[in-house]
Amino acid sequence: MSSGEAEMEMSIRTDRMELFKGADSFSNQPHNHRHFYQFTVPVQGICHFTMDNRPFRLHEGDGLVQHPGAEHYLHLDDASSVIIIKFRQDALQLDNGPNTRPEFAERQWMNPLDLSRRFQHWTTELMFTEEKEPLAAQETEIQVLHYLKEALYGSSMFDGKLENRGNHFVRDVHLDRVLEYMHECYSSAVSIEELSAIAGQSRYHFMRMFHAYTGVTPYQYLLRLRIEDARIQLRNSSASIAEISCSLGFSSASQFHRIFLKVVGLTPGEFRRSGR
DNA sequence: TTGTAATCAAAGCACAACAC
DNA sequence: GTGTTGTGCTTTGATTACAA
Repeated sequence: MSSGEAEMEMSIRTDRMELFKGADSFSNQPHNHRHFYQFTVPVQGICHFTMDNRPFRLHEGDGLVQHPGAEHYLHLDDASSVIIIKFRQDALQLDNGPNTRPEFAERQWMNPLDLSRRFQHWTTELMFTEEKEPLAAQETEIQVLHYLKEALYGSSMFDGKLENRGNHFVRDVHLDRVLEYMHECYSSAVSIEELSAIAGQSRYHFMRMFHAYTGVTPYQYLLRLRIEDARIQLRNSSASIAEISCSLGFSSASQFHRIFLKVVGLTPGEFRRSGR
């Protein structure tokens, strides 16, 4: 782990990436990175970002990609925070070949609540495993890069399908409220009626709007939240698969087994034994 | 924007295989 | 024998295409 700039809340560095979190009135001076891409996402408040003399007013979840060599600097409003992930130029080019420039949009929308939680998990994992368990730290690094790759290349559950008008991504406060509720309650039974009531829309309209907003259906979104939690529990706890499936709100261990196999490609038991 | 109806995936239950 | 993990089959409800 490295210390980073003084104002940063958090700064962790591995071989292929760096994780930062800045908060409140954090600001920095114009600079660039020769060999690193940078992905900047405000997770609270407003981030005023300048890249190659172009000003951006980034709201929560409005991610912006900086290519190597792009001069940039930022400052945050009060009570704002930003997550910055830097990754080596070659880290994500798994499918493009070694000398191919990655093709992804400069603007990417990320779910700020989800990213905050993942960031907390990643940094915790890296802080407590990097020295004692290098393989576990490497696994966390792979998780971050996999998450970035899915998000930037458009196959993630949060793949930036938000309506885009001009240079600004349109937020929907009702659907954001639903997403927040789902992140809080994904381990209990959540019905479409309940979610559509929170959004203040009919169930049919809600399902369409939700799919347009996130790229997946409400139920798929919920299942993926559960599976992500399951991955963590399978890795980090000694609870039985039946206990984990029950704690995540699955109706039975058999149902959990089936869903996990479909999403991850391994059974829960195989996943745990593989040590992934 | 909403509702209907068909389709398909997940839930629920029972049970088999396996390890201890 | 008991607990855990995985599979088969039917039912339920979520999703989607289409129409108004």
